[in-house]
Amino acid sequence: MRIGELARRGGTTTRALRYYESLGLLTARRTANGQREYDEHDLRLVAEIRSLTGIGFALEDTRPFVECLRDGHTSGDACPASVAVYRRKLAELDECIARLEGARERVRAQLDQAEQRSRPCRR
Amino acid sequence: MRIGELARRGGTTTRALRYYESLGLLTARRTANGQREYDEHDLRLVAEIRSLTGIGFALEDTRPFVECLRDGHTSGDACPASVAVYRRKLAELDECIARLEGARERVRAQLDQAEQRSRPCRR
DNA sequence: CTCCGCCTTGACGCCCACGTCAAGTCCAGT
DNA sequence: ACTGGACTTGACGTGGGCGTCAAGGCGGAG
Repeated sequence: MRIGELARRGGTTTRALRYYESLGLLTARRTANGQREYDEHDLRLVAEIRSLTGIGFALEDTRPFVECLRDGHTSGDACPASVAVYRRKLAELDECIARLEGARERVRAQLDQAEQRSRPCRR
Repeated sequence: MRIGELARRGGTTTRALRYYESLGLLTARRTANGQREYDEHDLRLVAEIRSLTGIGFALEDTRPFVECLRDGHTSGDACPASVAVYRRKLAELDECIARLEGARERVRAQLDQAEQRSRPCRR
């Protein structure tokens, strides 16, 4: 399978796939005329990458998962490095959510205050 | 007061202040030799901008507040446009938080699953 | 005079995950 | 032979909020 088909089947674009390759996340054999040649295993890698970035992972964060799959594991998160990324991401998400909730509260307080000032008659 | 002092007192940098000016958020009189000259009212504007961006507002979102202050209101959120931004931001925050919580749940589920696979003996 | 610190404008760099364009190669179909 | 589609590499653009450097001006202290 060539890059176009992999992109379609992986739900992404050829540009993204070449970018992943430039990061070393994906590698490709070449045909005689220089075109990239992929197989089902590569599709699995792409699926893993897309799945993780879909959750909000940075591309670099998908690296352990990809390497884990390349090491022959059937699941990208079968390796400790991947699990560590899960934990780190979880902590990041918790912190980010807390920050946003704090911001939300501040905005709400400001909004309430502003509305009270603009409509003092309603008590 | 010149730009350096305004930056110090406003808790930011001269670069940022010039940037705000390039966006039209801040304006400055000039002294005879071309230097920017500010007063306490400008400091108030900077404080408003920093306060809002500190919560997570984009600079463009602070514009109504700044204009509101420039219109003579004692509070940047005394104008309907500012309140509208509050509402919009609140909705954005809610959506963002919901997204992150969804992501968090997915990561947690993945993590739990991965841990269960790696330590099946603990049941 | 020199030096220091503050100021000026202009312009490029950064981060990230690609989009988009350019210019060319290669192959299959008609 | 020609056309269309898929492929190649290279390089610049995007967005946001500035950081950082370049190259120079201006005023006061010593």
